[in-house]
Amino acid sequence: MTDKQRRKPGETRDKLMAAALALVGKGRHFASLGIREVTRQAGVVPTSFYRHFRSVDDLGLQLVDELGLVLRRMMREARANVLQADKLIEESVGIFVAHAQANRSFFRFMAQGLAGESRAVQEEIRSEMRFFASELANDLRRLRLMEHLSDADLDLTCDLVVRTVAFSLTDLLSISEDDDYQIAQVRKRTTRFLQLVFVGAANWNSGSA
Amino acid sequence: MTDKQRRKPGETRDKLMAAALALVGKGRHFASLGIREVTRQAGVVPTSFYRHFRSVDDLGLQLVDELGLVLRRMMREARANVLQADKLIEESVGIFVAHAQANRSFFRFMAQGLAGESRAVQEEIRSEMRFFASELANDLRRLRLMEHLSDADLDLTCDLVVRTVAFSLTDLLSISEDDDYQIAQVRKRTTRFLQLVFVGAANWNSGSA
DNA sequence: TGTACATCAGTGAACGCGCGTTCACTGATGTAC
DNA sequence: TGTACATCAGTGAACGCGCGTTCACTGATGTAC
Repeated sequence: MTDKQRRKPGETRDKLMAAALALVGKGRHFASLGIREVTRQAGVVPTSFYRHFRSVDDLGLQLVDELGLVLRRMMREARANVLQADKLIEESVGIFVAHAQANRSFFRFMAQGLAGESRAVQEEIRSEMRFFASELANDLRRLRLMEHLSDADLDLTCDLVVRTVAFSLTDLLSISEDDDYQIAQVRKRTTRFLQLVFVGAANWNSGSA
Repeated sequence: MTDKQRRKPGETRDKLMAAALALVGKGRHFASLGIREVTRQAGVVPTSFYRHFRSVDDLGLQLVDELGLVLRRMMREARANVLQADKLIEESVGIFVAHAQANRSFFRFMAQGLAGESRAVQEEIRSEMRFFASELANDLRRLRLMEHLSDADLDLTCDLVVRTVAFSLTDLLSISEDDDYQIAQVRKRTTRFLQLVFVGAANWNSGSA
């Protein structure tokens, strides 16, 4: 109650972050955004920017944190909805694609950041991906799948799965937002990639050097 | 003879492209480069830029063409040097890593372009990757490997291989240029990724729906 | 509950600077006869 | 072979503009007593 009565704190900060994201969503590259450009898009005076961020890079760093939340929400939904093990891959890919569509700007920002200018953003995104892979490994262990794999080999597999999905993201972002046919194609192809990886994992011999 | 006596044509053009690449190599993002910045790095007056390019994006597009040549050279070397089928993966990865190290700026430019601002550059890079995958499929057919796979499934496998290698590129670019230990780690991990994919392909049943 | 002060987010004017782009000019090279 | 002209790459000055950043100011909110 008490702090809800204040004029929403961080309102402008959110507007600025949303504005940067919107510009990225429109096809701009984050590395080329300027302070005046972002504040203009946010409908705020340029000086306001400095009340919240030291630079555009700083804003980017804070965007990555929010990106983490989006990814975690996605993971939670995947865990809640994927019930039958035999449809695990297909349904997970479906959920991923749906989230990528619903948060297109965010994911575009992520794709840009992976090869971006800011070392810090890059590291943060990689760390998110590692986290994702390790959670996936936990889930597979819990579901008693791939039990013949050593921990290291399970990690390897999950890492490859996450990378493959991440790469599909660039496919998804390169096609039109509402081209349902192409989107379905990406979904199918990604599913088959993952099936290929899991067939490999199922036939992998963790014993040999 | 005749045209070698002229003052080297395209000298400044090359200097400009090399300058842009050098800036990318230093960690800058291509999307944030300006005309004056590139000409300054090239040691040329800003107006010269317009004699060769319409804009920085245009220069980028012409860089991609050169990137294609680098990739083809790499492919040729791989084909010439990978003799024993059982070391095929390991040696190919080794050659890739060596080329990535030797042309770091180029590959960084490629990694950036994949999620970059210019749709044209993006498409060109994807097209290079497709070409690479199809050449790989040809080679595997020629070596009589994976003969149980349908054409479509072989394509799928090769596509996944190329993507996996491309993603390793971002690993490689994120570590120090002369950190030999880390480079070896990336090489090993990439090799294992590909082994996993090929074990999957070897056990893949092209007959089932 | 009321008053005095501190903190904070947002404003608008102003700065100097580097940017992209244009222009007219120069001198070297290629082409026609 | 020589001459006249066209083409082309590179130059330096100049332009107007938008940029990042600073500053002093305002008014709202939080805190102390």
